[in-house]
Amino acid sequence: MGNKFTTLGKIGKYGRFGYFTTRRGKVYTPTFMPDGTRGVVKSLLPEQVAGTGVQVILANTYHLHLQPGEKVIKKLGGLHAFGGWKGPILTDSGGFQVFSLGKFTKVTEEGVMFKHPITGEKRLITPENSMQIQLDLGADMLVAFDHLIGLDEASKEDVKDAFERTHRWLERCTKEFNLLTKDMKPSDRPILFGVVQGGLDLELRKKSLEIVQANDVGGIAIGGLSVGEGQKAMFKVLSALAPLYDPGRPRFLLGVGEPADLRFAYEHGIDMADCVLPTRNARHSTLWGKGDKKVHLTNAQYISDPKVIMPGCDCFTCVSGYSRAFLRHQFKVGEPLAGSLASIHNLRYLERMCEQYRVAK
RNA sequence: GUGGCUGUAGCUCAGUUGGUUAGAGCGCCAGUUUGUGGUACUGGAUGUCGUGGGUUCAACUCCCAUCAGCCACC
Repeated sequence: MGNKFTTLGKIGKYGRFGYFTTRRGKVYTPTFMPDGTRGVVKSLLPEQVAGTGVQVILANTYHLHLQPGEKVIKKLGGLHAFGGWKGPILTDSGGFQVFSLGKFTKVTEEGVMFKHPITGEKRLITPENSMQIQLDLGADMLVAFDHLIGLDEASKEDVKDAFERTHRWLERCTKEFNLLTKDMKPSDRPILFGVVQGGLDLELRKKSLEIVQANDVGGIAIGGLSVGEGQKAMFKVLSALAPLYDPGRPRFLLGVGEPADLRFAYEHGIDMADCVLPTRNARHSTLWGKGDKKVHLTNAQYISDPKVIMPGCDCFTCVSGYSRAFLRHQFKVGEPLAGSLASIHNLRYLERMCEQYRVAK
């Protein structure tokens, strides 16, 4: 584990800013990582993504495994050569799909069986082949294959069950990961993140963190939040974990992208987060304005509004002077450029927030 | 001029043998989206049923007249 986290300063009582090193360079935290599920951040060139201040992008194991397949990508030199992103890439484990695509999947101790959505054939993802796939994709950071369940309908036993399975799978992941990377130089090894589960049960959460941190993993990921439990419940879990993190490893909150949620996370020890929200919202014409206020650009009130999305914003779209009226029109007629320009704004909105945290106060 | 067809929401049209507050798609308006199966999803507004009469307990539906558009024929 040559990726010790270096703390440069504090954010409140439990937060911090600093950096850690991946095989593709340093990552300054706190940071937000947009999701590029299929290997690219939708509708944006790598240069445009980097231009917003993004350092790391996330790609999805499940989707790339199905299409075009990790072997194809490996043959072409990995995700970096394939998609042109030069910075670090983090791959999700596929575990989230157990949750979000639950109707088509079956969880066993071995792994997760699911139907290929295109061909209909049965496929199995296990902790072992999740590691294999992520390494084939060329990820600089990997996430252990975990078991996440919905919180609303989950019974206590289900939560406990998923919690325990996640830890058993973590051991299999680390074992496989170490086997597959044993011949790499330490500086060439990617970082494996173990995932903390436990639902909304604070004792389970704490226990899970303890177990994950006792494992041979380079990073700590917090999973199973922002899945409908409500902000209060999520904050409770983050607060409970805040004093317990190992200072030497980066902490990654999975799937959170609402600005207020991110602030709370960064102020409670989280270093990095990913989410589809900024880019998905942007493609659906919902942008962040001053004070996190949502701007629905397709609203009639903007029909001839000459102002930029957020006056004073330093994103490419606002600095270039694209008016709300122009963007509204392009959204209305389905022009993809609108989604691109809006994505740039929303990403910059979050990255600027991160940058403001990285200054000593 | 004669004959025929059409006229229902902003647009394209459904509206069964006349029967309760006239529907759809698109558009419009508003909202949702948290480890992306998404140009996705949810909800909402809108009509003097061309106009004027008549028949009937009841007419978008039947009858008459009239206006408008289209087609055919002299």
